[in-house]
Amino acid sequence: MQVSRQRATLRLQDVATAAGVSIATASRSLSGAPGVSDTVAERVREVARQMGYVANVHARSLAAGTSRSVGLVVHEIGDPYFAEIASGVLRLGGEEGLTVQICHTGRDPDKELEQIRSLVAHRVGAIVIAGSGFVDPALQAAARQDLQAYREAGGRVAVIGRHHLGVDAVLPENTKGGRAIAEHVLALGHRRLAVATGSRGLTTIADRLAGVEEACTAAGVDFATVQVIEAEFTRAGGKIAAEQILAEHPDVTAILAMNDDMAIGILSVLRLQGIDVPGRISVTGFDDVAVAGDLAPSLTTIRLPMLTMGEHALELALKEPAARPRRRTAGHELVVRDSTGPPG
Amino acid sequence: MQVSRQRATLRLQDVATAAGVSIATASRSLSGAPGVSDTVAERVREVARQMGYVANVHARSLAAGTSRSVGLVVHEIGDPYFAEIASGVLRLGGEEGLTVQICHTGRDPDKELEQIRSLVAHRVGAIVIAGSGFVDPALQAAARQDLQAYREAGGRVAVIGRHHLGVDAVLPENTKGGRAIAEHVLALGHRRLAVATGSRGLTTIADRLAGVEEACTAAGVDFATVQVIEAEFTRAGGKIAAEQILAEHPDVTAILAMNDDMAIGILSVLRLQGIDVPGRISVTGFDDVAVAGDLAPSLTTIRLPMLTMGEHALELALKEPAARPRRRTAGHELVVRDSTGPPG
DNA sequence: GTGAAAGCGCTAACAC
DNA sequence: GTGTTAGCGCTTTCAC
Repeated sequence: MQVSRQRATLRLQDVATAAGVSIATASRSLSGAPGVSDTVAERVREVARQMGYVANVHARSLAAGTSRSVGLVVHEIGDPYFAEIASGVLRLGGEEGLTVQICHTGRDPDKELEQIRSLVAHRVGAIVIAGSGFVDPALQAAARQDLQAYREAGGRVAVIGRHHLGVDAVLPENTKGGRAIAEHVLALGHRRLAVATGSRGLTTIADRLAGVEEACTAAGVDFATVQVIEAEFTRAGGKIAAEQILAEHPDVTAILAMNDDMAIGILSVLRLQGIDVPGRISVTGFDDVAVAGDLAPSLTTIRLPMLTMGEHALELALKEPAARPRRRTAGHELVVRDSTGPPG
Repeated sequence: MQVSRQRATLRLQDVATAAGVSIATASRSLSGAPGVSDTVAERVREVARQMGYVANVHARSLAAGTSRSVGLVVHEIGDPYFAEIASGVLRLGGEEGLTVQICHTGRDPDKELEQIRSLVAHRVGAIVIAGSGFVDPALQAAARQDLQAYREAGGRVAVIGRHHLGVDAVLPENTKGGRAIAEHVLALGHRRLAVATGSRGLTTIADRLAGVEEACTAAGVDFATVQVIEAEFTRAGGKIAAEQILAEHPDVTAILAMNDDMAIGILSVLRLQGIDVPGRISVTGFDDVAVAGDLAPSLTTIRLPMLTMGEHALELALKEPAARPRRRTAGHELVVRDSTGPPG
């Protein structure tokens, strides 16, 4: 990037001169600080507006040592799960007059660290990290350390859907949700299950799987007999998993996808192969992305309130830090639709 | 927000002292500027790394008058169309080491202006505006003027899918696409058409409709007989439009939605009412969002390369400005799937 | 090749 | 209530 040099930009001094006041008065007027008569303040604001003055955020941040901006770290903004979380963060942020910097990590721990560093460099007031962390503590360590330093310097952090980072967290009920969806399928009478999942190295997935295992054990189904197929945590991964399940475990009567995206891929493969859902195979998702109810068959899944989770996380991050990390649970809800039924 | 005061943060001076050099040399070393011996530069970088020094972006931007950040303005990040564009911008931005500020407008011209102002205040190097503009020139005027001032001050601007702003643009073939999708439906033999659309006050929609009209006229179908139903440009809007069409114009054999989101809502209503698609009614979308191919029936639509559009727009914005606005056309492609067929 | 020093545009003491 | 002024942390001439 050939970065742009901003020239000929109005400065606060220009406004002050035009309004016939000192730069300090102008500053106070525009920032709404006390100590200026209403008449003067109003006049300054009017002059500034007419001149089209826009304050330089960098100068302001540097002088004040604060900034009205927050960072949001997601794995992939094109993924509806994160897009909806981002929507919540952006909504509340916009309301609060905050600017939001969004970073992509592509589920790469190194990139995540890099993005966090960049946010710290920008002296954002708060950082919200959405998206699963890694089960391997070594991968967490560097990020954890950087965040710690950031917080000691007065920064605030909130995470969505990950623990072990020692900060305020919004926690979707992954384990309970995994349990609920598996219980639903088991209650329908299914006994030969397959699970389509992303990398088990992500805590979100580990938690959801744990819930599934709980339900199986409780129902007297040996979890070892459940076929767990690991693939990308995407629609494409769902397709691959579905093909593998059909080829290697043709007797399966229910496939539990660990997110909706995979479930969509699975449904698409089953449809292509003319396999009736839920007649021959039931399919479930997880998340309840916007489109889940509009698929055919509509998807039985666990609803997580993504938009609200985004808002809550930002809320936590903006609050005065508590003595110990707060945790805010985001409820889950089993949404039974047309993709599940009793085994044929 | 109780903004945070960043304290106890390392400054460049600390690094310089630790490395036994002057602050100037330290600065040059870290920014890779010439005029420092390799040995010294390397040592400074090593010291900085070990201390965990992160430069203050605000101070740097203020001193240098430049910033390695860009702004992206979208209507709604939760909408897959914009999420995919954002993904493209974030991808290329990440590669170039740029930070990306994303703003929501909610399709509100005032909010859009406000967001643009905020980006200008942040002295971002470039602004990418995605999402349709408004047909009413008055609504454009303020934004246009602000952007003009921004560009005169050295800022760069690129837009996606809107004209009339006098800046570099990535233009999806809305009119051609509208024509292509209508031609497809007409070629199948449909004559009683309905169109489900968002506000005609948005240029994107006006363009797509114009394409549909062209195709109708060319095929000898009076566009006045085409039922154009205006609703929200969302899934919910699609549902409302579908219900209205079924109630008021039961003889329609094809519904053309002006984006995929509406089409998804329409399909969902038709399925609920047990209406066969495409047996009794054909349905088309526009955009080809990721999920379009995985719906049942899979959606016939016009593919726009959203991710690429995002990348191209940022590319344009990062280039040296040309004497006159560049336009880069983003191709379209008719994707025929299962939701269209000959009229019953 | 390296250092000293003058700002970048603003805020926040501190005077008046 | 208003103005003066010393920084905020960095880049970048300009001397050496």
